[in-house]
Amino acid sequence: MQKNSVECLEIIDINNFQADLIGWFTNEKRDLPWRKERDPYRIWVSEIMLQQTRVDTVIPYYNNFMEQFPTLDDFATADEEKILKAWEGLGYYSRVRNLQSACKEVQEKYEGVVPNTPKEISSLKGIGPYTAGAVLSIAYGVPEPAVDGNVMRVLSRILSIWEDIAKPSTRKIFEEAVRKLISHENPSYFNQALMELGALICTPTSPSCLLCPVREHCNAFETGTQKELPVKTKKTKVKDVHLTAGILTDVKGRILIRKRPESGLLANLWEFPNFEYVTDLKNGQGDFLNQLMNEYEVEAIVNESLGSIEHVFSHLKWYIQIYSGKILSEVKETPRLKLVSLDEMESYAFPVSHQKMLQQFLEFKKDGLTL
DNA sequence: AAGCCGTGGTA
DNA sequence: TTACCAAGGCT
Repeated sequence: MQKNSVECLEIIDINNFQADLIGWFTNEKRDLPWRKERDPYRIWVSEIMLQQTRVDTVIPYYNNFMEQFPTLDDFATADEEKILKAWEGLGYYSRVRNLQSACKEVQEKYEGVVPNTPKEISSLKGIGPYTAGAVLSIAYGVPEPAVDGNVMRVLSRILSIWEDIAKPSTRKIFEEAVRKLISHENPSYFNQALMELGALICTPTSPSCLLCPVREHCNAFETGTQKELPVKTKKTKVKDVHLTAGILTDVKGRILIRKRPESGLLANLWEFPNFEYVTDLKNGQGDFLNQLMNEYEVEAIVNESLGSIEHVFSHLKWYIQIYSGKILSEVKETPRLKLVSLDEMESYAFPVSHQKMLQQFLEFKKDGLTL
């Protein structure tokens, strides 16, 4: 089909393109909380939250986060339990731990001022090529590209770029293009406008080309190829993982919870004890009780399963068989193994899958069933 | 390069 | 229901 890269830029008039794009954004941009801000820390937080996450989802989290941690210093010095709780339900939890680690580094190395050079800001944990460009351009007015999924979709259409955007190396092609296109008078609006256009007009499945402020500059609109772009290969299917899990109470009615490992999936979040099983589910009960004894030296009895839940992640799917039961032995509590009341549980961050489990347990209890 | 890392919305 | 999508980064 078409060639990509530099010669594509000759098909559009850069100055008029910038003016049409930025003019549209100035009039039509959404009123979002982080667009009232110039504090680099606040812009930074919004960009981390927005990674792979919808605007509507982020808004309430952002507002709550800024109430709890108004300044970089407030956030950098907060307990990890607190920051995970503030992130509970947002997903990709390493984002918030990396963000705090990076904020601490800003305190120590940069006297609390977010650095404004590509080299320095890119060295901070959790700041990759996109976020570096976004913070630099939006907070500091530095003309750096901020190439996300929106920008690749929009520019693949405008410039007729047929490279597979699922390939990591493809991003560089778009960064080169943005370096040539970006407004040096207003890099902040230019970058945000490309993303806003992708979110509101130049959408994945059915772009509103007739409403597009830059359709005169768009090669895909001219040739009718907007539905074929961008080219994106699809990913493989997720892996199935089967788990048994127990909501176990002691004689005082406290519930046993444990903290997940420091790295990997849902790192450092709290959960109900659960174990992977490979055999068929015929003896899920016994399987669960054996592993509970082996790993935690806790003896318990459990009922017939009170049900199951399924939970899909980006790369795997959990099938959790849920049991409720009573703890018969003494529990040695540790920093990663606790007995807590329902009220106390409110201050711990749980994965959504385990929140769903608790819901089901409470329904089950409400129906008057024992154990 | 490709797999790991969450969740909720939508066609 | 399945599959894909949404302001990515790390290893």
